Amino acid sequence: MKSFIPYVLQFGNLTTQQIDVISSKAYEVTLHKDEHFWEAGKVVTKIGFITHGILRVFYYNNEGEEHTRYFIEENHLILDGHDGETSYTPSEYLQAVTDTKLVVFSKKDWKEISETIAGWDSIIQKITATYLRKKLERRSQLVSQDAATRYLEFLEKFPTLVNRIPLSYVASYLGITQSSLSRIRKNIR
Amino acid sequence: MKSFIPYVLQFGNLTTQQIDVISSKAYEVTLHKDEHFWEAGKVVTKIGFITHGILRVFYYNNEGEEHTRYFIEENHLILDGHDGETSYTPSEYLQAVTDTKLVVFSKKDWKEISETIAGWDSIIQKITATYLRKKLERRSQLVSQDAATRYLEFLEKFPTLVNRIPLSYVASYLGITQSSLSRIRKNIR
DNA sequence: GGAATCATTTGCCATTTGGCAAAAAGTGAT
DNA sequence: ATCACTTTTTGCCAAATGGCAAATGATTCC
Repeated sequence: MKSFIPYVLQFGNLTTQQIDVISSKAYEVTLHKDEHFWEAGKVVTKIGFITHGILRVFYYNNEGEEHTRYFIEENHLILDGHDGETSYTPSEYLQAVTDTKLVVFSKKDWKEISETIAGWDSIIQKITATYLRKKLERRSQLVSQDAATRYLEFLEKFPTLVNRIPLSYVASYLGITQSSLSRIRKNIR
Repeated sequence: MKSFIPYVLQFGNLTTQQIDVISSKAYEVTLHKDEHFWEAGKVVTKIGFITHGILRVFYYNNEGEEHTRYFIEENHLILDGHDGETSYTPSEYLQAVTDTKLVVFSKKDWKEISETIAGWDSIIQKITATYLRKKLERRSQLVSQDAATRYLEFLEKFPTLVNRIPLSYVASYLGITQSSLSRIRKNIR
């Protein structure tokens, strides 16, 4: 829990009592490498905050190939697709790339927090908007550059990730084949 | 105003009085082709809803080349980057691709609406989350396919746009050169 | 109607990336 | 240390895309 509360407090203030209410509803979950936090076609029943580890969002294209949409790192709230109320059934998978620890809330408790704690919605709104916008920017820049540049940018933006993630995932995120990425890396060193 | 209110009502309910309050603060703006709604480095002072026309978001990369990040069509609220409260200075331009009409609110009035009308924030939050998520999905899929596929997908997703937008903008959105796009089109027909 | 301007297409060639398969390197369990 | 397995690198060649410049087509303005 230690890291979740400070994270939230960056986006708005909460009283000690409010923090207690929130904390009382949280529980800890460990995902082993390759386990899923969400699966395509299944209703999402929990909200998570990553304290350790890395997740990736991927989907299968029409040819049945896996494509990594993006990664979610430590100290990030997983709210892709959520507005907190409406039920959400993703069309993609959310999978642990490494062993991962999360602080988790049931969707029911999450809703209760939203109804109980004034200002909570506004905090979540800020987090959501900021988060999605960042992702969108990053993704946009990936479209218009050659593969080597995209890789270098990836290194810059996620310096801590490269050594913890299989190369194939990175390639798939960058939209190139694994072989191409391998060749690019050779030229860079 | 006719189209803005129904748009908002898709995401939540409002009383007639509330609608009147909102309407009273709106005014209409016309942008001519190539005029800007935002500019990089300038604080955003208004919120707009496009009733007619198309805008595009673009930025200059390190080489000074324009890159189109995406398009915003009729019947969409322009809330990229806004959480409604914090001041926002974009790093990109928001430009009219065609002559465009908007329903506009000053940021001050927008804030007042948010403070006056219960449920407003929740509506905006839903719109923001849905909107950004859609954009992110679209953008992600652009990364991992060859140019022809990307173009075909663009045609599917924005069937009404192609004939109203210069080819160069589409190419820049897809992350390819104008010549390549031209050749791709030749092969498709 | 014609000149000027802007948008799109085309040709030519260089470079990048993909596809496929095999080799090499790395990892983990026994 | 060895075997089985997974991940990463390479080689070879084909296909896709870029860069540049010129040609063609469209539009606007006088």
